[in-house]
Amino acid sequence: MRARVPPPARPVGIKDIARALGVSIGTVDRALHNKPGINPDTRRRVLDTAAALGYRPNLAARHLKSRTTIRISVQLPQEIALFWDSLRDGIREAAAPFEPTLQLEFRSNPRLGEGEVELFEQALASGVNGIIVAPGDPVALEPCIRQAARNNIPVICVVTDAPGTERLASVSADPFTVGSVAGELLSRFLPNGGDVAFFTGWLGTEDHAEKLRGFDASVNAVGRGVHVVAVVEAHDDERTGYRRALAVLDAHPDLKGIFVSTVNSLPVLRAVERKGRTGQIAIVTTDLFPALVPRIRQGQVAATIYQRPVTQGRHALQALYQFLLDGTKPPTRIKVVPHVVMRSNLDLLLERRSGETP
Amino acid sequence: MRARVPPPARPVGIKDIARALGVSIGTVDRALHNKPGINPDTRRRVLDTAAALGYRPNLAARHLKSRTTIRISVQLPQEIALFWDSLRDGIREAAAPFEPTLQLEFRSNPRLGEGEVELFEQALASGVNGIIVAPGDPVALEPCIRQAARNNIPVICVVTDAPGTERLASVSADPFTVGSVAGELLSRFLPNGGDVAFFTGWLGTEDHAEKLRGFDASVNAVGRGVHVVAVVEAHDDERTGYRRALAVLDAHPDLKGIFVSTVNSLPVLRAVERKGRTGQIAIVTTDLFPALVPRIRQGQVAATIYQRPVTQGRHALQALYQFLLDGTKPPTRIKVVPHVVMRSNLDLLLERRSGETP
DNA sequence: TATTATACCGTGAACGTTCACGTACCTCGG
DNA sequence: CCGAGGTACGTGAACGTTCACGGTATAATA
Repeated sequence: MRARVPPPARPVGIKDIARALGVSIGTVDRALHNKPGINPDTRRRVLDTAAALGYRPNLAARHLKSRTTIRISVQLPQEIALFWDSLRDGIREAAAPFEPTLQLEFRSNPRLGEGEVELFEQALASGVNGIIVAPGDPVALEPCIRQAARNNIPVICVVTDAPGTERLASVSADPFTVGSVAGELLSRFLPNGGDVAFFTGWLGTEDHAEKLRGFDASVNAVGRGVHVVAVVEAHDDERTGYRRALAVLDAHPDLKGIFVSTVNSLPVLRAVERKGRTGQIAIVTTDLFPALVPRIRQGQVAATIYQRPVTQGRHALQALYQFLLDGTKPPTRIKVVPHVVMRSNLDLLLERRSGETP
Repeated sequence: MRARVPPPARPVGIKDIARALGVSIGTVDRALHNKPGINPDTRRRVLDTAAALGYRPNLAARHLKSRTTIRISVQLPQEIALFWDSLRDGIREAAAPFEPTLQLEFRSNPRLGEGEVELFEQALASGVNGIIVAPGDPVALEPCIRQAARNNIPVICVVTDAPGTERLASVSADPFTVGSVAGELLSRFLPNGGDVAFFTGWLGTEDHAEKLRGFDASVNAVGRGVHVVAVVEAHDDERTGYRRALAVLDAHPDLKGIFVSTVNSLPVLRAVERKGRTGQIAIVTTDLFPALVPRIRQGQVAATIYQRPVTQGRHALQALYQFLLDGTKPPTRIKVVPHVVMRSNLDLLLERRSGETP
């Protein structure tokens, strides 16, 4: 029963160091912040005793004094509201402890990729200190991010990424893993093997390819005679998605599994219904929106891979804030472990999410 | 492209309210904190203008002034280190933003249930403001929690619960959902039906029963001819677990699935190996410890239900801190959505977890 | 009316840190 | 030897809030 409990001594402050060395608090401040106007020798001594005494800066006092509020612009689409609002909630939640020191500015564009450049330039012009953005069109956004980098304004991408740009980091459910988990689930759901189809969407090419790679890798790894017989691009257009799904179902009357990695998986689900194949095909989707809930509950959708927007928002804000405070660089790609949502944990997930908002 | 961005006005403080009403900041302070010595009428006016101006207290200043550090005792076992250390990390991580205002005191007992009463009494005697504990023996701990409640010391249970006591809240992966997810996975993995067995452990009776209930509900809901033919108590003794697993395997030569909800699932896995039935039986376990990793990677274990200690720690600390600060009561049962860990997302999970520690 | 009590409110000092400014000392060309 | 310029350090005021104390009315009592 070791009781490893630190001595309840009161925390050492900047003036404890000053007193211990017989210098003034100004000198200690200069030493701790690499400021000019101090003897390198005394700086060393200050840093040494600071370490020896176990000095931890009092964040409260620091934030109080530095009247400069950090402004972070959060630019996300409005649609699909449930998803992006969850993301915003995560950001808000993570920002709460740092209250007026950190100011959030929410800007919204109607849909992913529409008008995001204008929003970005507007935020940049208003002089914010950092930006959180979900790039819909990474190529179009690249010069903006470059401009931000020149102005030393860190940018963090969420959900989607703009790879190859000077963004500080990206937060996302690792697309390879998303595809991989879907593939493994389908393989396990089909122990006797069978044909499966992969429906992808309108997301950036990078993500799409990664998901497919993960899916393929997983299906082949289990190796029980599960074969990917169709890779279909469903785009965001409902009708084309629906038609293509019908075509795939017709072409493969023996289809046993489907992975729909589109945000809007409904057309595919409707096509399966229309053909009367519900229950004969194991279906895995991504994301979680209201229309999907009853389909999971009824078992038409076996599982959905949820990319946890709340958590992504939290991580994005924390990484950005840490960087603005300390200058500590986060890993370039912050990967969120996606959730596997099925009938059995659906209610718990919905309940938790609704409980987070107040 | 609505740019819903609030006016970048500087945050309104207590003295803004005072100036607006022509009173002193002391009066405003009294009004805002329900302190005596103020005219009910002026209090109303202060509260009204505070709301009108959108006053948000500056947490930094508040924490700076109130020299009283909140001390929270965290008492967890040392074994299994990987698990409990993750939990501790989550607590530490969540406490970081509130630095010297909040002081963590870690106390450890060797194993779950051993010496926890002593630790609890010791913490109580040392005058901490709040306690986070994982009760191994809820019955033995009940008088302690009662004593804490009398002293107005809030107690939060993590991982395990002490139901029916006056603890403030419990944080855990909802055991019903854990069992339910395992049941659904096994049912889906066995589309042709078959016999499955349920191995449980030494945990509190409450959790155990809940998991079994969830498992049963799920297996029956899918209803494809999957039957629970054995419910075995494996205890924490390795040998009895091993022997009983062998017995179950012998008694059911046609067994198709196993759910091991013990912390230590190795004896069962070894029994399956010994009987040469690896690959013929779909196995779902709980938790994630080093010895389990290669078995997941090889596919012997199809999935494991991970109760996310880091997240549990974070929630526990946040709930406790909020209560100590505002008095806002958290929900009695804070449920963490468990992770489904399979080969495809194992690496991502391990990587994220190791990356969290620094 | 003078005195005390009570209710209400103002005042100022802290909390730990940061930053602009002030000051002491040293160096060096004139 | 003087003062200009520089380096190294001390000083004090702020940041927004809390809290103990002191002050001023009005009411109650002698």
